Amino acid sequence: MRYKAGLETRDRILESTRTQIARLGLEGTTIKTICEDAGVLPGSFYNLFDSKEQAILTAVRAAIDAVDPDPQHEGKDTLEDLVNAYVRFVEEQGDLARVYIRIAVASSRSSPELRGRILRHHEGRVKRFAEALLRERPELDEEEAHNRAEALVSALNGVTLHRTIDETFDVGHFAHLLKTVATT
Amino acid sequence: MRYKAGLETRDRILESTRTQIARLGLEGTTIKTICEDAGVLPGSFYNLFDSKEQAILTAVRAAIDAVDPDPQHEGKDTLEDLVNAYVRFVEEQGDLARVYIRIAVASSRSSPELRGRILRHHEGRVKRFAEALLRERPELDEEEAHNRAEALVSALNGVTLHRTIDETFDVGHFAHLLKTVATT
DNA sequence: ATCTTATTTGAGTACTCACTCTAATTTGAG
DNA sequence: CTCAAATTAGAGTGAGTACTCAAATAAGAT
Repeated sequence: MRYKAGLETRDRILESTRTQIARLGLEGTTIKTICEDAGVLPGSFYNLFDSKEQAILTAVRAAIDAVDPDPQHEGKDTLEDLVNAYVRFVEEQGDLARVYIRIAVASSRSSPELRGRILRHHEGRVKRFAEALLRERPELDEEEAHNRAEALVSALNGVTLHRTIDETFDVGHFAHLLKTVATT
Repeated sequence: MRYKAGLETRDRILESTRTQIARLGLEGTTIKTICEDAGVLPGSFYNLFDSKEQAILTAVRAAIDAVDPDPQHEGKDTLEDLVNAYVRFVEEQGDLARVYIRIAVASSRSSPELRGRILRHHEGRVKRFAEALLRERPELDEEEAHNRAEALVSALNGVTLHRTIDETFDVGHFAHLLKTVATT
């Protein structure tokens, strides 16, 4: 993988992989369909990736990183901002949100690598929410804030989960309703 | 399936199916492992079920029905009761809870039958929560109560979802924290 | 232009899956 | 006890899976 062609092929494969995971889940994603979608033959796939698992892992890592809130921010956003960002992400990047949920559920069986990554990402998000909450409600002690943030983030994931079953589910509405858990 | 032996075999198969779905997910569950676990050969399996899908559907239907709160109750339980029942279910019947979440996530791809069943069950639960909430807070209008109930149930599912990733996650603690969404 | 190395080709392999079929065995109603 | 029907045994089928490999081609450093 030192020529331009290889890198481009690699990108196409990863994009196809991500799309398929969102649509079909981890197990429904096959080398055949990935290759067809990416316009590549199995030989090329295995020239660039060691295994299906490695490709999926790579694609999912990228997807999870993409979910991460902008790390530029330095403790400036409010809880409202964070909830809005969450809702926007779920509504605009439904595929990625679905990948996230799917991985979370499947991760007990699949690689501990992914499981760890999901957990770390979750923790990061909770921390971010907790900090925003503390700025808004400085009288709370840190543990209480962290607790509430954890409850809120889990609850938001529950809303996203339900959205995967019911497309018409109003994520924004319920997300903001749940926000009150933290602030009251 | 008219002799006793057939019924017993059927029960063993359904129990194995349910266990495997909880452990391995829908796609990870195979005829081979179901049969091994149930002490049965493929011929017997297909004497009793038309297909893998039918067996899974049957097992899951039973599991979801088992999740349903006691239908005897007639509007007597409080929101606290319902949250407690939810928590007890997740903690004592972790396998079933996991089946529920797995089916919910996979259902977009798998049968609409399951999807519908999950949605109906969800609606029933929301209704139950909304009624309890109205008894507690009669000043709320019905729509508002239903909204809050829906938010709470989704949030609780989010907690359960997280529990499938992190076994140490304290479902009870966060469930009760989230209860405040509805009551305040 | 040359020539090493990356990339692509695409048929092929070994394996697992859901599912079938025939023959043997067991069940229990009459 | 009899015997038709239910149940079980277990090898086998065809489709689909992840993955391989030797040969052809394309890329780009020199």
